Amino acid sequence: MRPFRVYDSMTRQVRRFAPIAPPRVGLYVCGLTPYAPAHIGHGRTFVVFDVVVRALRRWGYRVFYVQNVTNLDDKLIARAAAEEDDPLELAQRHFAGYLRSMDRLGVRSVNYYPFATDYVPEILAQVRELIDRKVAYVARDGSVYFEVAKFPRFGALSGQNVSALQPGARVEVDERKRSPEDFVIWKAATPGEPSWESPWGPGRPGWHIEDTAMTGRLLGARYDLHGAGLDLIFPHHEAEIAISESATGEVPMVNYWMHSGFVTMTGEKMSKSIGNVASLEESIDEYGAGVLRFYYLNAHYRSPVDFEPGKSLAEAREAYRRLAGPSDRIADLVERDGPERSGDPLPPELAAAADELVDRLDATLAEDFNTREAIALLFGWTRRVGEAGVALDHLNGEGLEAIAAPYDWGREVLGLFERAPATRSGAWATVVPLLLEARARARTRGDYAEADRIRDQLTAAGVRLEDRADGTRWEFADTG
RNA sequence: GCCGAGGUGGCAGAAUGGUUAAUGCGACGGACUGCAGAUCCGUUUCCUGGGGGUUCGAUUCCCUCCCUCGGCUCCA
Repeated sequence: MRPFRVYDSMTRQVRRFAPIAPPRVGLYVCGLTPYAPAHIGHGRTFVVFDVVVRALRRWGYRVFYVQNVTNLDDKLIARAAAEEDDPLELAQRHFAGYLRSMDRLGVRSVNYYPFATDYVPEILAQVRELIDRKVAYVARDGSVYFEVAKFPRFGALSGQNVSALQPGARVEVDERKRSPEDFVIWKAATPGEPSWESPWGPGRPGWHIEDTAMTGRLLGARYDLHGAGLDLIFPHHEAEIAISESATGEVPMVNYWMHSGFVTMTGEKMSKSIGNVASLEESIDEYGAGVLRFYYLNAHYRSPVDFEPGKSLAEAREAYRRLAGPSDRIADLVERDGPERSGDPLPPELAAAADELVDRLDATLAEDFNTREAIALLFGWTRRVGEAGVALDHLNGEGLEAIAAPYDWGREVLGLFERAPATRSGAWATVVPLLLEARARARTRGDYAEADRIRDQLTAAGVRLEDRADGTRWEFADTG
């Protein structure tokens, strides 16, 4: 196992990571409430933790990655009511869309996506435990609240001092609570909404306790790493800590807290409730998964990132195209000639440099997952490959493999440099080469009007041509 | 008000108590091309919010102020 360091939000410092039971690592990331399509802010968080898991697995840790699905809550119910749909089915549908986006993005590291509604027994057991321990109370309508005053450490993660909070700053004061900062762990049922029987009457789980019930069951009372977007620190993660540590007596609930930064939309937080969201699915459609991942990983995961429609991803596309150039060409050559192709060997100093670079890439990521620095190193490699004047076309299979090593690392850990499977598939794969042949003949006989007509038509159809010494390459303009 | 995250070139965005502050985009020049695009090479001295302090030396550490964003019970 390679040692690494990670910024822990609780202690606010970069700490050496030590798992509870190496090589196993328990990771829990707060997933989403699938009441609407995912936006690119969600994409950032889940790509970030995907890279964390990819890296850890490469380094020899055995990660069990759980990401929950809040498939029942107020917003889901409200949205379902507006659309005259069943909330659980609505959640199921949006979750399927989310999974599709994640798959396209190359996020396949999650081991298990538990649904909140599948953990009602665990939730009820925790509610019971908290009542027994007198840190939760039953309100007159049958709702159960956690009494924050009984948990003095509340606020430690966010630095909030509970007494300094402004009750009702944004949400109306609820008179069922003993104190405004108390939060609901079991909600009394409203007629017409999904509900479960409980000793306190029919109801449904509160948001915060879903996570602790799941982690208690799946990862234990204490586990290694908890991740999520920065916006969940308060109150959600504070509440998780309060519930879990009160119910189990095990402290701390989690050893390391990782929070990824926001994506703002031209300066303002991107949020479903504000409505200033850029669709994840549409962004992938327009720019390709590689460009999205590059965009996310091109900044440190804790830095805020500002998204400007039409600009941010366009710039990322230009940069990523350059970065991936040699990787694409190598893949083309291997695809055409096979891995055993004959040719010149790679100069030994370049082969050694490739190995050395892979070490540096691992070391860079092991320092709080500095993906931007890793990308800078990869750019250095792309430049070096160009500078050395290495004619990739003339290298033998072994040489190509050696020179590709840093890009292979990028594919394994960052999820970049995946070739879009659509690029050479389907009818296009037959038709485009035919047109290219016709264009080549036209060029040979000097009929440039015809050659340009073909190129223009293909461009209009979304196919980008690249005339090279060894022929004309083509790709879809919108795939990364 | 309280808490948190930020402020680095035209733009995006890293890093470090110390030679010319990475890398990319853009721009400019060149190579290649029938042309264009793409690609490749080169150039891009003047950039660390303001003010103090510590230090031989601060972008980095400390204090203070200003600004932006977020949280203060919906949020990735």
